[in-house]
Amino acid sequence: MIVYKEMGGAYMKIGYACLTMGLPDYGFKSCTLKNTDNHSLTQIISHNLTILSKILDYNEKNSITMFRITSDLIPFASSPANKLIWWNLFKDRFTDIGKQVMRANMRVSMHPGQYTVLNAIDEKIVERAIEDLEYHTKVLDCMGLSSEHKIILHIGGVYGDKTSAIKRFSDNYQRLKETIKKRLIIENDDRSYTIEEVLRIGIQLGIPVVFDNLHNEVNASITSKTEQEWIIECQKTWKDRDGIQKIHYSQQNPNKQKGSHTESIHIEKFVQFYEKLPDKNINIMLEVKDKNLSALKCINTTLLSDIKLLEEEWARYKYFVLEKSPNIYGQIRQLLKDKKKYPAIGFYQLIEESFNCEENSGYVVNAAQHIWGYFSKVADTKEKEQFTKNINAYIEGTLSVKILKKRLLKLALKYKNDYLLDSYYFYL
DNA sequence: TGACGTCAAGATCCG
DNA sequence: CGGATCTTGACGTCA
Repeated sequence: MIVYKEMGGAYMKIGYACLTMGLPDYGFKSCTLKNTDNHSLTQIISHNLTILSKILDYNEKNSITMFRITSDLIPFASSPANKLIWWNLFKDRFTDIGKQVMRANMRVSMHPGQYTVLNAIDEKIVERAIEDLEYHTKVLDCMGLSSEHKIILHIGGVYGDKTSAIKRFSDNYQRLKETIKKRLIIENDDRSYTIEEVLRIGIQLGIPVVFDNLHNEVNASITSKTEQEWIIECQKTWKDRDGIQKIHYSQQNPNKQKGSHTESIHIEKFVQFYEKLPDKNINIMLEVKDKNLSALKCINTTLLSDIKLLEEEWARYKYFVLEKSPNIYGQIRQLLKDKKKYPAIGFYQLIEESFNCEENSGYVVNAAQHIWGYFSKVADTKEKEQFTKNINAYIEGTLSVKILKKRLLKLALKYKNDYLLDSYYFYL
C-alpha cells in the first residue's frame, strides 16, 4: 500500500514512458513490414501484452502510478499490413490489463510520435493520422479505461503558413470520432508550436493542454511567462472528465542538441521544479532515458518517505557505485545508517556523483569480484576458468567492462540469483 | 537528399 | 557456430 506524504489532499502522480529498464525479459517485440503475416503478428502481440502486464505489475509494486503505453504494442496497427482483428482476438487480455490499471489506481496514456500529423496538407497523410489515432483510442477503449487515460498529440507541421496550418488542425480535429476527441490532449513542441499557440488552439477547440517544460525552454512563446504561470493557464483547459492536469517534465542533455533528454533526471533540479509547482494536484510524465529509474528517484524524493525504499534502491545501485567509486560507496553506507532519517536527496545526489566518475580498472575488478562471490561456490570448473580469463583480459585491455558485465549477467540468469538480477550494475 | 528520433530487427563481423 | 556490433527500417517535415 502506498503511503504518501501529506500534500494537502492533492493527488500527485509521477510516471515514465513506454519501456522499463534494469530488469531482464521486459522487452517488447516488433517486426518489419515484410514479416507482417498473421501468425507472427499474433505471436508478437501476445508477447507484448504479457510484457505490458509485467511492467504494470512492476509499476504497482514500486508505487509508480503513471505510465505511457508504447505505440508499438500492436505492430503496424494502423497499417493495411496488419489484417488481424486484434481487439477481438485479445479482448480478454485487454480487459484484464485494464482491470490491472484500475486496481492499481494507475493512470496510463499513449503518445503517437512525430510522424502522426493531423494537420498535413496531403489528405492521405491526414487519413493515416486519423487511423493512427483510432488505433490508440481502441487500445485504451478495449481496456475499459475512462477518458482520464489520455492520448497526447502534437499540432503538427507549419508548411510555411502557421495560420492555415492551425486552421487545418482545427478542421481535421472536428472530423474525429467522439471516442477519440474525449481522450485527445495536445502539447507544445520543440520547434513549431509554442505553449501560447497550443493554448489558443486548446481553448478554442476545448482540448486539454499539456505543458512541456523543455519544449518551452527550447521553443519559447513570444509572451513571456514563468513555467508556473503557463502551468496555471494549462490547468484551466482540463475539465472534470479529463482528470487531473498532466504535464511533461524533462531536462536538457548538455552534450546533445537542443531538446534532447538527459540520461537521468537531475534530482536537485527536479526538486526545485517540484517545489515551485503552483498546485500539487498534478500528474508529471518524465521524459528521460533511464525511464523507471528516474521515476523511482523522483517519487522516492518527493512523494514517499520510508527508509526501506532507499535501502531497496541501495541494493540495486550498490555494485554500480562500488565499481565507480568505493569512496562514494562508503559515504552512502554512512548516510543510510540512521534508520530514523530519510536522506533521499543526498542519497540520489551521491548516486549521480558516481555516474560522473571515470572508469577505474581496479574498481571495476573489485566490483566484478564482489559479483563473482555469489557464484564462486556454485560455478563449475569451466566457469571459474572463464571468469579468471575474463578478468585478466579486462586488465590487459582486450575485454571491455560492458562485456565483462554481460558475462556476469549470464551467470546471474543461470543461477537465478534474484538479488543480483535486480541490480542496476548490469544495466547502467 | 539527408537529418531528425526511436527502438528492435536484420545483417555482418569476429573468435 | 554463437555472440557482439553495426546498419536498417518505418514514419513526415524541414533545411
